Amino acid sequence: MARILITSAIPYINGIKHLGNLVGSQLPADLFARFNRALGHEVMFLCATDEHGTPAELAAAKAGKPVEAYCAEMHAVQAELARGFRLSFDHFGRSSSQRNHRLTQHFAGRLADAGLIEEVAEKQVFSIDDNRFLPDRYITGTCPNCGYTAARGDQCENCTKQLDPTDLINPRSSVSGSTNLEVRQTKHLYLRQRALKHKLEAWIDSKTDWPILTTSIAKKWLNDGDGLQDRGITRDLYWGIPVRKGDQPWPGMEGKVFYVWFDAPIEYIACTAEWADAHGLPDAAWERWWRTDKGAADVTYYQFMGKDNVPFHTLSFPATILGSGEPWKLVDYLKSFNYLNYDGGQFSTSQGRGIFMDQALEVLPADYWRWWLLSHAPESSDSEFTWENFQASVNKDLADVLGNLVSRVTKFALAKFGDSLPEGGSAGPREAQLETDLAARLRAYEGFMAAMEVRKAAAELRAIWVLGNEYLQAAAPWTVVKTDPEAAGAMVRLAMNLIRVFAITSAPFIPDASTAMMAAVKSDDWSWPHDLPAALRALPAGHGFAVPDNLFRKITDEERADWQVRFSGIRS
RNA sequence: GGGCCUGUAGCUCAAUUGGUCAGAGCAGGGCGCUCAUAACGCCUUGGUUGGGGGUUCGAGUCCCUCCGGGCCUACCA
Repeated sequence: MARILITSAIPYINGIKHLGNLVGSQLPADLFARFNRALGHEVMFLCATDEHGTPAELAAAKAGKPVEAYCAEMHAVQAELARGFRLSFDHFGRSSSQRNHRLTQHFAGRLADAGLIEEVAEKQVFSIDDNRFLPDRYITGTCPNCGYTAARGDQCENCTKQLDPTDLINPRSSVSGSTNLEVRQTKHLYLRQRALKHKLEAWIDSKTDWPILTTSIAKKWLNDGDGLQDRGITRDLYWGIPVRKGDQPWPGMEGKVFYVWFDAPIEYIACTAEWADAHGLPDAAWERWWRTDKGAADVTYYQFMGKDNVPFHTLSFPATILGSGEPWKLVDYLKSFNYLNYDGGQFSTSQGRGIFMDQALEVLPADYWRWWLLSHAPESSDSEFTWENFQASVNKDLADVLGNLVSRVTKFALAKFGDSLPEGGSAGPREAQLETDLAARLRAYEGFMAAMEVRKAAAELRAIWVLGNEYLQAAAPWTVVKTDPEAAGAMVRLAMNLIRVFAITSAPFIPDASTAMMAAVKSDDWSWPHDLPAALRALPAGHGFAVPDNLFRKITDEERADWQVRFSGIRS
């Protein structure tokens, strides 16, 4: 039994995430977690909300709430949606937790002790009317290069020229519109990533089995221009983790907080501590997942994220870990995803374009979305959601291939043999062939799942379902029953066992349907069919069963047309 | 500007280090079946793999170039 640590990139707190966010990290991570649990491995699957930073403060202000209350509310909302999508986190934490405060401060102290922190004096734009420093991109003005009037302080979106906020003509606060700005002197801590460049590079170079997407982004940042740059890890904000050197004050840094990207990945670790606290467990319980000197040497650590998160997970966070000089676990495999687009354009949180997690669940249950999203996961390139494709995939794969199979088997069995499995009959060459074919596909499925080849795994799973229909069609128990009821009975027994095996193997993708299938065959034995011949005999003659409601309903053309309109515009 | 990724049948996607790799699913066409959610099964029509050039006995697979799409470029996260 292996020990597997899985983290999903932690979603930002300022609003409900869209399906593109979901499929890029949390959903595939959940698939992998469920699969490994099903195999009997010891799994720790973690996620959290990423709560600090300017956008959270501004969103709270817009909502007219204190940022602490706003984040608490939004955390609850996101946790509820995670449950709705059946995301099986062992713990869904918060980067604002006291555990993360202490751990983040601890890492900063260790890095300082190691000589990897540098104080840098710099100038930053302060908005007097907003009473706050503004990040470069929160300053708007006219681009000196192209004259675009809505250029941001970090870069002009129109001509793509990189800018300094002081370059802007007629600069104003993006928050209030105020032009009452001034440049103020401030001081920040920088993590000396350059000092760790060679160590990071050697580590990345050793990861030859990572997705190209992952390593190419990491190498770009390592080697582009002047190479890896030092990074500021503090900000002049209210909402964040106060800058401290371990448990000591940090002279000169009063009133400042750590940069959200410094504390967010540390929350992976802190989240595990939160988990232990929630279960009344001692520190040793979470340390055995993270400290190689305290039991984590046999842990394999997998991270899941969208490509925009890759630099922070391949460079910044490892720099924190390596720089601490302490034996914390580094990621062993980093699975990254491209973006999911929506009907010809991008999902857009700001414009409300596309489907958001709450809306999706209002329209259809989680399994429908899980299946489509995972079977179309943007692994090799950006992929696209269209309602036509969604309707076709869901209706064909779920309703016709799988749902109808369960329906035809249970209804036929009930009509001809009553509500328990018939006796008699024996397996012949056709059944032996099915066992062989199914075993081969099952092995392929397991291989794709273990390799996190999400789309290929989905295709293989679908092919497994098809085997059930092919067998039934060839065996034709509805014909055989007229002349040889016992032979037909044996076919029904096998078909019912197939349903159970399909339920178990499909559960990582469609957990609710799997639960319904197991209820239909009245089984609670979820053990993985390592021994397929035995698994196909698990339900014996005389075992009860029930005809379930249809597992999946079909999406009508009218619904599809309605949803196309409903989700095309601005989110109300 | 620079870098990276990507462009394979109408659609969504596969094709170990270049060598039956030109495939699957859906859609389309034909046949069969009737247990089932007008479901299922079988057979089948589609591509000179974005254009052009090159390397090679042999290239979606390597090189050059052009065209199209996307991402990143470090103070949003």
